[in-house]
Amino acid sequence: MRLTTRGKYAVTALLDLSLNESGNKFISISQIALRQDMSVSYLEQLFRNLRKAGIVQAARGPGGGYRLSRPSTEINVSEVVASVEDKMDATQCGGASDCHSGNTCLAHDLWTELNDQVDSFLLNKSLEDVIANKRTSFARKQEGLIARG
Amino acid sequence: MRLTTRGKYAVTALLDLSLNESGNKFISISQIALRQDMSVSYLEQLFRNLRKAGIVQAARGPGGGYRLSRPSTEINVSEVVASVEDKMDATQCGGASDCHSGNTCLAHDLWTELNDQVDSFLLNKSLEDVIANKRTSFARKQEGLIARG
DNA sequence: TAAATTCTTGACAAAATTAGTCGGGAATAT
DNA sequence: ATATTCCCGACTAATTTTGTCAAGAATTTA
Repeated sequence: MRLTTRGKYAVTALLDLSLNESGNKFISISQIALRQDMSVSYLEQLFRNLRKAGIVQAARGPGGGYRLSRPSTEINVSEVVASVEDKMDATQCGGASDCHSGNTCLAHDLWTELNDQVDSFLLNKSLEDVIANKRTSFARKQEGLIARG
Repeated sequence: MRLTTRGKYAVTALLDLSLNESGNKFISISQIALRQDMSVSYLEQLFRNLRKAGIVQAARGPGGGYRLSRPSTEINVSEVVASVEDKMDATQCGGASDCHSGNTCLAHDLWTELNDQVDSFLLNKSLEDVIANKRTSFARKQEGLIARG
């Protein structure tokens, strides 16, 4: 399984971008870094990948920065993670089925199946889904407070 | 997500144990190491954890070794992985919800949900399930060969 | 009892991976 | 021009993971 802070940071950064977008404005890395408490240079590295994957668009110069190249409903978490991590794979052999001295190891199919599970889960989650979820869970909290208070 | 070769080795080793059990005999680590092409000392380390978790039983001395302490239908992959890995967690904060300078980060719920997905998948897989799956996929291969040959 | 086998344990070392930095460069707006 | 911001490659530091080692304890067999 390949899901490190790299992938997580990328998702969080894009959620930030998504939440703070207005019109077609670009948002600079330094703003995101500040809001999400991340390192600028590290974010730069991640956004390089995100741009190459066609997930964000960049503009240089003052007023420049990044913006989503598609609506947040049309960007799924799987592609975001994939763009910054080398591979998303639970098998040892990277799917090559030669994990056990040339043969598939006993557990190979299990890890393959797990890969599929995780990937289809993330594939079906758009950035907007995550945001919407956040909103309702926040709303529930508020309700709770009102009901209690 | 915490699923490294440690967890994978543990599962493979137990599958080996399961496949090669006969009666109540114990199987030594050196046999498993040989068959699965793993390091003896590393396996020892893993079996320590497996024993503490109550998944296997050990016997010392000649003829000693390890055996499953329950039928392979009643051992699930999740507990095996959990016993040798520190945690199985996709969130950054380890579920503490303080990932973003004291607050839950934007993507927190997403990773929590992913954790649940993965865990319930592995929880519902017994060692026997994995073996059975392996057997049928082997049978399918054989059929294919016969049909073609 | 002696010897061989096998697990038990903790500490340590090596390797690999991941996280994060740095310096300099190129484009663009004002 | 100058300030801003992305762009890029290489590098370092930190962490994690993998694997080793040495000494010990229990058990069987001769």
